[in-house]
Amino acid sequence: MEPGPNLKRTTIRDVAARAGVSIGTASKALNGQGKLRAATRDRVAAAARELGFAPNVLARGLLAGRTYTVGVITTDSFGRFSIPVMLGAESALGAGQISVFMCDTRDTPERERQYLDMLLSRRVDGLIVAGRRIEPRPSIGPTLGVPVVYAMTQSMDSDEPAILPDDAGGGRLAAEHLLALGRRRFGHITGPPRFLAARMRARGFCDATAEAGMPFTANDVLYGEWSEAWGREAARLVMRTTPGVDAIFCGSDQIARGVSDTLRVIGCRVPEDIAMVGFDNWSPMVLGADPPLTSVDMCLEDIGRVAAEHLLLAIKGEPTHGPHTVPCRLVVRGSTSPETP
Amino acid sequence: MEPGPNLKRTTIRDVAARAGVSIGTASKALNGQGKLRAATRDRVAAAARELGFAPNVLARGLLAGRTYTVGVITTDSFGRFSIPVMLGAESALGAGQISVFMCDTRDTPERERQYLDMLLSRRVDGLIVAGRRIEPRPSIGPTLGVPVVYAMTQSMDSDEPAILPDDAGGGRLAAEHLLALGRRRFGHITGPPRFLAARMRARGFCDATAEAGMPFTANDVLYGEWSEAWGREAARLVMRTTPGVDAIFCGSDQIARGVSDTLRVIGCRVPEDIAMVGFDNWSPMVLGADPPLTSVDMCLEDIGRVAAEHLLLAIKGEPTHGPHTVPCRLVVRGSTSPETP
DNA sequence: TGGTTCAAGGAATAGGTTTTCCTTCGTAAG
DNA sequence: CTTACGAAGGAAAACCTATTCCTTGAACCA
Repeated sequence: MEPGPNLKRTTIRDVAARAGVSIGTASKALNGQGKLRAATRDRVAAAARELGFAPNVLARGLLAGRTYTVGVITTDSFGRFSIPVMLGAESALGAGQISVFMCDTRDTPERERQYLDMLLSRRVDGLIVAGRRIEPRPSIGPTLGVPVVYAMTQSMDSDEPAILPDDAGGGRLAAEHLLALGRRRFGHITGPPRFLAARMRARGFCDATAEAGMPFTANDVLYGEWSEAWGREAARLVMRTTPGVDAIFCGSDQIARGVSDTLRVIGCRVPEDIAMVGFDNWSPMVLGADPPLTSVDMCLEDIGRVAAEHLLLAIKGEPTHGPHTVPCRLVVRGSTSPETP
Repeated sequence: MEPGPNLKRTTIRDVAARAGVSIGTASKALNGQGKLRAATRDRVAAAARELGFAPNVLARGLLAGRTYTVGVITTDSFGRFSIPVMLGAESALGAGQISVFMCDTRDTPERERQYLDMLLSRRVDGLIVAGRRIEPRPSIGPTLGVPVVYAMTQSMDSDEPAILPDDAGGGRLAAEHLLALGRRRFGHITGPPRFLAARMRARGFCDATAEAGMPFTANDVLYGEWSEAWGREAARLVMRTTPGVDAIFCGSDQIARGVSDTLRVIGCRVPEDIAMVGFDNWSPMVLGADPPLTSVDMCLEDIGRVAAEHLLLAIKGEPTHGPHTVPCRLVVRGSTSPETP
């Protein structure tokens, strides 16, 4: 009953003794290797079961020269973006029996170095670097000796593999949906222009409207903050400067919440008067809105999954190179379609 | 330049060779053990630095009989509650050079078993079980051979250590704050009564008002859902049934957002006419609200930190027993105090 | 019967580090 | 000059598993 590390867990030596065979034979029996009589295999298996034996992954890793672990380093404070990415990565890796060390640098380079050292001394087989912004960041280390994949961010060394959301495609999805609904006069309210993501979404939106012959241009985009407050403010601006506006695309769900707030106060109906599309498809935001918000989903879990797949390839010795985008997905709800709840 | 596991990392043997000493001596020099000349220590240190040597934690752990890792198993899908808990735990453990395997069971018992097996075969030194609901749950395994601490949840075996938020104390904080502001006629809108947390918060709130001689009783509590929609609905109910109400305490920030929505629509001013207090202090919710929402913070990071401390004690061989609560904290914002932004 | 082949399982090694014990050498005391 | 002691560092065991190579014994064929 004594807890703590002084308690010895059962090892393969115990199993071998109980089954009356040598250690090597026990190992072979448990792993299906070598030439053994069926009866012997069964005897070993039974002994292992009775003793609750589970092989020591450390010892196995020491021998194999790899640890079946990878590190995920995020600068997002385990935030809204990195969590789904990590979840996706973890499920893709877990299927391959690989476990994940998750590290949150809180966006300080010093912590990043510290975690990096830790992961290297734990001999991880690979590394995923996740971020909150898709802007290129300094490479985490060009010559670490372990494969690295970037997810939701990219390295300034443009040769390193990076998995990114298709922000422009997301903006395009929003525009095409609104056009299909017959909307013709648009507003686009989004975050600060220094964010590459904001610019890409706007570009995709503008391109799609231009192709449809609509006069919505880059000059019409309202850049501001990623906040509800900015959404509230910008909504008034749009109503004043764009008479007849019948659709607003927002660069984030939070901005959309603010816009929706103002529209209600000034007596605009959603979606009858104005259709709204958000970005992120962040559950508490889109479902809490009234009506629920149509939104572009970046499929962050897919990004994590794809990043994991690229990492597995690199570990196998077939590295990939450069950026790679994952398509977005539009989720239609009440803010563009009255029938949908 | 060849990546992958075939690339050998530098070992202590390389360091020893470069410094011209034996492996054992190198080890002693690096760890400050044994009797060595200062010059020798320096020579080894220099060699280690030049080669970028970091000891293989696996090999060290194999020898020490422990791995300097712990597992955190959560049923919260890396959600709003478990993330801060894990962050707190991780920072308390990281300071002790312990790394964390984070596992998300997505609330399925089968995955839980699977992760448990994985963690045990990785020989973690301990386990933290985190949850989304503070209701007692089945013990993860009474006789695992590793110490376990529950955080934000508890085991049905009431002897196992559990770190819980002081929900009743949180309700009490809200009541005392509103009373100090001179409010006298209350409403309390919260989640489903089957949630222990909802009942505890209500009890704390009622107790504190009773002690102040106010007539707010358990019968006045409005139980419903943890959603904005319920907040919108319940707000109308309160306005109808409680004339002169001047303060509403909500069991979650999301409910508070819904309430706030309705109040604006019917022309009630916050905080002048009605003061509002939420629960969770969930940033995007409380800061996005207009005015920003006063809220009770469960100090989830503290819960994680305390859980980690209890776990470290248990690993050291001094286990603790039974539930242990961590106090909440009230964060005052514009929804109760006009001066605060 | 003698030799060959094959099945079954044992012995030994490697992997990287820490620690215990042992050896060597120089120096001081007798 | 001999003995003893302390300092400095080397050798080897231990941790646990997987794998390679080797031994044993039996069956088979000529």
